[in-house]
Amino acid sequence: MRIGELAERTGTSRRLLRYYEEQGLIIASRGPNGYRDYDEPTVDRVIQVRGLLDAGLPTRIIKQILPCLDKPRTIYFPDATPEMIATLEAERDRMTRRAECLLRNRDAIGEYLAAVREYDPAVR
Amino acid sequence: MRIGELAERTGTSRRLLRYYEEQGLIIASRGPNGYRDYDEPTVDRVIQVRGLLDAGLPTRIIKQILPCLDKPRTIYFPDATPEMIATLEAERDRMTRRAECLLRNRDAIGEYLAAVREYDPAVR
DNA sequence: TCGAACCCTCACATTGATGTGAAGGTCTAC
DNA sequence: GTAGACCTTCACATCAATGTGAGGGTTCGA
Repeated sequence: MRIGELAERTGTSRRLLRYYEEQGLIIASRGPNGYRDYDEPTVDRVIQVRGLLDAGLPTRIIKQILPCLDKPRTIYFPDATPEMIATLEAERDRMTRRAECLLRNRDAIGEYLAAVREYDPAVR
Repeated sequence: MRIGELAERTGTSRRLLRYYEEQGLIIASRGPNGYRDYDEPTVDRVIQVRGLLDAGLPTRIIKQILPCLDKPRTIYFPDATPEMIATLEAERDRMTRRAECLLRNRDAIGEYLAAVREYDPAVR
């Protein structure tokens, strides 16, 4: 598919799709006219990239962890250098802390909302 | 305490502490000489702000949700407008999705690491 | 009283994720 | 063949979170 369709299906601007490609997060083959040509799995990949970006990860990190996240579990060991492993472990731990922080504060918001509703049931 | 001590205790640059104040995330009283003067709870607040920022929330949102997160559960209802409630609900849901995305991908990284270790136990 | 180590404000620089638009090539339908 | 809707690259703009430094005041200990 071309960039317009991918943009529409992922809710992402064309500009950003080109940016993600520039950052090595997605790849596109090119037609004889120079147009980008995306395959079907790219849709999911873009959605995943968006999710990770929204979760606060920079493209630099996303690029590093993406190879581990491919669906058909095709683990690529050749490039599993010790540095890579260490990076992944560190990032995994950071993600855990991030998620905990989010959930903790989310729960606090939930408690607040519950208290407000009890105080004034008209709110909702 | 003054800004230097707060910076050291929270691992945050003075510049950023002033920025957070400018954004309304923390408050400081002023000494007669104009120096900022922080109280003890500000330490925790700064750490919490850092956590939320790291989790990907913008200062704009953090500022909105902070009042709900105060420790002594002092719920302030006066400003609980319907818009505010809606914002909080939306943000709470976004935080849930963010956390889910993080945990999902974190687990994928974990699986990858486990697979790598099985393949080559020398890696740790 | 002097220097070191603080503090202040102001302002410009940078980085990453984006938006926007210009200048131009391609494809399709009429 | 021409218009409209695509696509290309390039470049400049913006926004939030930061860094950095200038120019200047305050505090404190030797």
